[in-house]
Amino acid sequence: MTDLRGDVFRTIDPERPGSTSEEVISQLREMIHRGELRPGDRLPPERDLAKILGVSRPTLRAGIRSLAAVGVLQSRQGAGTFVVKSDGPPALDSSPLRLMASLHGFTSAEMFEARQSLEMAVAGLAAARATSDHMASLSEEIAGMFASLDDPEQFLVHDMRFHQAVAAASGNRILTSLMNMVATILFDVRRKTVKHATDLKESAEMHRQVYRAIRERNPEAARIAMRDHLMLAQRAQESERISEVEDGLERAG
Amino acid sequence: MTDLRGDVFRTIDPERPGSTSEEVISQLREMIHRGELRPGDRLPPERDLAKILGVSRPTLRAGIRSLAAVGVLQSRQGAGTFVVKSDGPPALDSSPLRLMASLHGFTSAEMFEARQSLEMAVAGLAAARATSDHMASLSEEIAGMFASLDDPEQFLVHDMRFHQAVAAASGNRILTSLMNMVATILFDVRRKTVKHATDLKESAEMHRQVYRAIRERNPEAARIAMRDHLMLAQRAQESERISEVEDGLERAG
DNA sequence: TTCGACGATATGGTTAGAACATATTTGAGA
DNA sequence: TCTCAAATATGTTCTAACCATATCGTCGAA
Repeated sequence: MTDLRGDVFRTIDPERPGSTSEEVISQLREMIHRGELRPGDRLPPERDLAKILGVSRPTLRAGIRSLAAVGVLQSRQGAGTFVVKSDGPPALDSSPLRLMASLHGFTSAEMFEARQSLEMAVAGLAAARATSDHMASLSEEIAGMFASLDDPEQFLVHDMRFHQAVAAASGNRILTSLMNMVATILFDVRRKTVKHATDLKESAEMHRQVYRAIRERNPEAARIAMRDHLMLAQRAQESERISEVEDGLERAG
Repeated sequence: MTDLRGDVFRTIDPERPGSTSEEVISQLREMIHRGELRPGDRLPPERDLAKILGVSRPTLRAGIRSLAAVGVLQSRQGAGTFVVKSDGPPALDSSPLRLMASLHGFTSAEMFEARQSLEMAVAGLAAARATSDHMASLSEEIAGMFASLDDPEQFLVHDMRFHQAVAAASGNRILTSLMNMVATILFDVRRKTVKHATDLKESAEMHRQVYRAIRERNPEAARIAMRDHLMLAQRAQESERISEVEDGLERAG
């Protein structure tokens, strides 16, 4: 959370193409691309930055807001505006996808399928690349699942962490981000349905299949195991609570 | 582009959690989720809508701007603010991913791999589902490639359209959107390198392999063919112009 | 009558200045 | 040295006005 030297900002040329606030966005974006703004950095106060860039404060705020909307900046009243720094893997905001889903009537089946494809891809990569550390994490979550067969809430925690661990083992942060984007949208639904789950043991067993395939460095088997696991999960969810699934897709925001 | 009846908007309760502008965003988002705002709709003028929602115009504008940043709304000076209506498949803005790439130092290899995984998934689905119309489109673009072996620019057009057609044939708009998101980032680089391409014929041939696999309804073959095609493309690009690739990743915004 | 140009109106974009709310820092007092 | 309250820093919202552009209607010319 280091402060910035003031001299990296340049005054905006009012005759550049695009509107003034667009120009503010470009300016900030390019500073990020050039590495002058790094995760955790704090921007100068709005009043100062507006002067430096040569625009009014509302215009500057408009630019900041646009970048905040896509998850790059974060403003905290009284504290300042910061470049987002995530602890875990980089996270893309899923609300744009949610809105697109509503606008274009994406079905939950389509959403499930997208998740399945992404998870299969990630599982395949993980089988090829997982380090022993990754293997250990996976194993740990599997153990956690078997230890919480009678506690659906707890089971779900290990379930999600397992999928995160597989994604981490894949070594591809982009696919991981996209996967999380889709998974997030399906999450609320999942949390609701998990209470009614009757076959946690079978689910844990299928996770173990995925783990074994990864451990044996067999990408194709990992893909298949992941596919089967998610197919079962989808069927369970759909058969139990169609209405809530639809609800989740429509309402979540 | 129908105008909205004014009575679908509700006044905002200032005591709700979150800031006022957050509340505006939620309000608009929920109207989209509920289907009260549909693609192409025009929002009431800012001055009116601000009164209706019971907030000031700058606050309303802040909300609009946030939704515009994620590609859901679009404001046109003098005309109005509209819910985005895309002609083709729904498009997710790729700039958030670009920024994440810069912030977290995603490598171009990682980006390529993500694209490859997505395209393989999509090709596999296309092989299972493509209609005869889809087949025709694919075939047409293949023909276009062979017809423009001596015109790299034109070849690239058919190349991209082929990939779009495969995505369309997959029937999954979410995967298509994600694929395009990644592909868009790699596009500028591709356009630069295509001029130096020496093996357009080989590339066209590989596309044809993908097409044949889809036509024969062989998902696994389609995946393999797509993988080989993209691997070759990546190698060609990397070997020719490493510097420009890096440039593209850093600068594009 | 039809078509084009011009101007009026509608609408988003920008600026200014002030008041407000919350987070952080400072300093006084125990 | 620690704790808590006041002061300061900083983002948030509001009011009011003016600018820039798009749209649409009207008027005039062909």
